[in-house]
Amino acid sequence: MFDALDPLLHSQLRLAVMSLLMNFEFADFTYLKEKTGATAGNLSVQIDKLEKAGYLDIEKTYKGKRPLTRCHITKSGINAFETYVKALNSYLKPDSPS
Amino acid sequence: MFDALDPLLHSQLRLAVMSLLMNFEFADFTYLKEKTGATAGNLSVQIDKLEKAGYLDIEKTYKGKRPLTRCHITKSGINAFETYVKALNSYLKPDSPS
DNA sequence: ATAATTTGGTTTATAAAATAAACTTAATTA
DNA sequence: TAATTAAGTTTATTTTATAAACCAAATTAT
Repeated sequence: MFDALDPLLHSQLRLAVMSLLMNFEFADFTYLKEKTGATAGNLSVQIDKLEKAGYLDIEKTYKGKRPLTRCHITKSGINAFETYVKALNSYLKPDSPS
Repeated sequence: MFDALDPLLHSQLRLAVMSLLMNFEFADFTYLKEKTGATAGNLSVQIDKLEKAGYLDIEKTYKGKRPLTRCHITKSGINAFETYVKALNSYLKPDSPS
């Protein structure tokens, strides 16, 4: 009846991050922070979780002398996002009684 | 960019309950339990939260001699569900970069 | 008759999550 | 050289989600 919702994606901030990465493939920490409106701390924690799940890669480099954290979605992340969207539809489109 | 997601609805079990109630208007506790696969305890807690938010009414009666808990969605609940679905779409349909 | 099981829940305890606050390090500006 | 800003990370706190334990009454088995 209802598909399970991947708990890693069923989180407002992590979903927003993944949604952005579905668009761009690459996004910097500060860009994600601006677009999502998250605090830096929260964003840091949540992208770490997504990385540990293998949904995105975090690349730490430098922009000139300042640190630059760049994220990009993985194949597995794309797959998870698409699966999550499908699962969600079982909740959003209530259909005929069984 | 991203609309806020009503935290009361952004929960797998509560969303499933509301989704069912969007179909039926009325549903018994045991029916919701079967359809969602939730434990009784969890379901009890979650429908209480939905009731406190005014998203559904809980009517406690009897079916013969056994207790019968019947839920039905309120106007406010329908509205919240629809608003939630719209908000979610801002996450699910990644569109053109700003 | 009474003991065990089932039904239909509620209450309580625990584990996990989300989030913000505090902190760090280095660069820049006053 | 002192203060501020940038770019994060770590830690602490508050909520949540969830299951486990419990309860009362009805039903079934012995």
